[in-house]
Amino acid sequence: MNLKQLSEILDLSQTTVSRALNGYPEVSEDTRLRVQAAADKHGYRPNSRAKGLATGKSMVIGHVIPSSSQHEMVNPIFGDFVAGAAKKYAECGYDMMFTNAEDTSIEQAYRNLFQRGAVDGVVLQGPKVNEPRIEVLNRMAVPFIVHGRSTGVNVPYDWIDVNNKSSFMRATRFLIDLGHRRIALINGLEDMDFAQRRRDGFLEAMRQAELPPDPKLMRSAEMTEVYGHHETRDMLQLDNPPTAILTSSMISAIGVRRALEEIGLEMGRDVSVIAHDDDLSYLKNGQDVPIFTATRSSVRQAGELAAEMLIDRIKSPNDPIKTRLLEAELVVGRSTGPVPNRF
Amino acid sequence: MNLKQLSEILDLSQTTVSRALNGYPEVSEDTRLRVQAAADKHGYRPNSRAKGLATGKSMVIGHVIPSSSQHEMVNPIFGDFVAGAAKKYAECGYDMMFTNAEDTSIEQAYRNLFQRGAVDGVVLQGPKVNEPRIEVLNRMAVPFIVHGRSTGVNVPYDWIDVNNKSSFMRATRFLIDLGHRRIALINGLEDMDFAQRRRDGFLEAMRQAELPPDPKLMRSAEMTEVYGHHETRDMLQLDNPPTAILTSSMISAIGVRRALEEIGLEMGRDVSVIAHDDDLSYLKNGQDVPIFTATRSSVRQAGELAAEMLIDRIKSPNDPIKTRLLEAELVVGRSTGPVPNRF
DNA sequence: ATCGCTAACCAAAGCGCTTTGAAAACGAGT
DNA sequence: ACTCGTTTTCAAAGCGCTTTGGTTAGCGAT
Repeated sequence: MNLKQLSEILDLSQTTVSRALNGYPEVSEDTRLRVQAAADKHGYRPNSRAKGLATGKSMVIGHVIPSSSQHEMVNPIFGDFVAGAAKKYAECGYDMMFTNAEDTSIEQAYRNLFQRGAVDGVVLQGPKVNEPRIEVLNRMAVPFIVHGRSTGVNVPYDWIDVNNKSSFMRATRFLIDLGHRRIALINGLEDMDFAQRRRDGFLEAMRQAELPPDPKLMRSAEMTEVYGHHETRDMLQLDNPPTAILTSSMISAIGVRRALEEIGLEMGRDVSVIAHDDDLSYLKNGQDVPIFTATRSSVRQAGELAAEMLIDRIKSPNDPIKTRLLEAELVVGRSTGPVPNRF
Repeated sequence: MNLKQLSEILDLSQTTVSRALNGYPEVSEDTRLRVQAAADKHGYRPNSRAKGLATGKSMVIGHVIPSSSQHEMVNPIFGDFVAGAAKKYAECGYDMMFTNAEDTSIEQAYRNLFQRGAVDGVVLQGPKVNEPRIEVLNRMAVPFIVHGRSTGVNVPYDWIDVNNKSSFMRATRFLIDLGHRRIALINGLEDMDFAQRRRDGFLEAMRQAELPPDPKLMRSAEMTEVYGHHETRDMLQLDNPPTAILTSSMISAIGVRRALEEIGLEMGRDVSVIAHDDDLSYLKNGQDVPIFTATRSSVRQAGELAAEMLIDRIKSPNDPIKTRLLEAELVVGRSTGPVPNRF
């Protein structure tokens, strides 16, 4: 069922039917109702490609997922972020398109997406330090939003981010206040911007407390459970092991916990642990009292807000740049406590 | 840059340029090269909406994510499945579209997707028992593939699934062979087809060993970490607690482990645990020796295969129905052992 | 009766591509 | 020189929608 057929059934012109359906004023209320009823009855839905061709808008927003052949990691926060964004998209009549691109050709992928007219805007996820994609999108003058920021990129761009630095500063200070001096940081890959900011926050708090950071206690890799486990075991074998561990994700915190228990140490008593908690739907941090003391910020909500900001940008391309910095909350759970006496 | 402009630059007709670019034979090799070069030089990419309109194909495959307002869970396997599928889509020139729909209106969402001409096929994820969506798609006579199967649905359809029943049978038998008699099943929501099959496998193995299943030891809910923890604590407080636990996901297995350790029980010695492992990229089950004994089947691979099968279906709508049953492997890790003597 | 104005509707162009059916261009065969 | 079969190119129609620039009908004011 297409417009032509529908208009023939109604004995009206395509123009009138189209206008009736899209709520233009120059249609009598009678005919509008009649058209609406017929459209419902026949289950008419305008072909989105034709509509897109005619209007120049695709009503689609693109996400590029960089799935390189080397490290096959899918970011676990992906699902929740997308779910948040998708909700907002649906409300505003947008669809969501994913493209897979090799790590090396992500810029190509964005360019492709726009030049083909496949999307009206894109979300840039997981920006690195000096993220080249931002400048590319900026030059292309297309609507986009960055989930995160990129140190070293000086062009203006819309972004939404968690205040990684301040939350890791607070977490570190919290540990210092509990008497900890040997504090370890199990961080994400440090070419990722968020990881660098977290490290900065950690280092800043240490500096303020006049504690020299120990390079041996600072680790950085992709945040899997196994990684958290491995680094923890490794650090606890040092002559001077950490009494507290700060970790960049709940997933690796679980590995940290496993390592502690294997060695026979109790989390919260022998070793304190603070994790960053993205508030993933399938990985809630305990029920009443959180298992982990954590810096918490819902990535799902971030997705929703990002979507909203992007849609605003698409609607008003010339509005001033918008940015949004979310503060993570520090929730205190059972994984932290004062430094044990023997130290 | 569009076809018209490009053809004017080349002083050729749109027809010829289009044909040159799409590899039709009736174009001389000279002009083909000339056209190709110009297209590259000007970064010409055919507008996909126009192309879609003209060809009647959208080169897009749709996924509907049911994000109901009630239970906000995003399936954690979502990311890996999608990554697998996306890879295959990209290879074959397809894009991937997501639509968010309320639990109540998923059928509407599929119908909408096709009638708008937005997609050439869809993937149906997470089928329930008696899944109504399958019959809907069947009636619509559109290409689709089901990740999983649906007991009670008798129309033919393409599917790819893990042999849930046999893998849970094997796992249960493995525990029985180790001497376990009190075996608990921490399952997913049992209106989900996969969960029902897993329970069937479990019950079948129990029946074959002439062990009466204890309803108190069979739990069912959404597979979060907290859920695994909660049910384990609960069951271990029974007069006659289980000596082994079978769980439907690694995430809840982590909760099981946490509960055991809180109580002071050692996994593999005091209580055996087997988990189903979807082989998620961020949740690898240990490095050399797996942490959990597990029934393992890569959901990412399933995504890739599903995509392939769907694309085949789109290309040959009249081929006979294709189905694919993947066998999970039973990998033995450190979480299982003989039943303790005291029993 | 004429004019002007508004309300309601319409024919046709155009979005950027593919594809059909036809027309040049070019050798080879007579 | 003329025809015939290929090869190569093209003009124009069509995909399903929106939108421009009308036209027509109806009504009160002149």
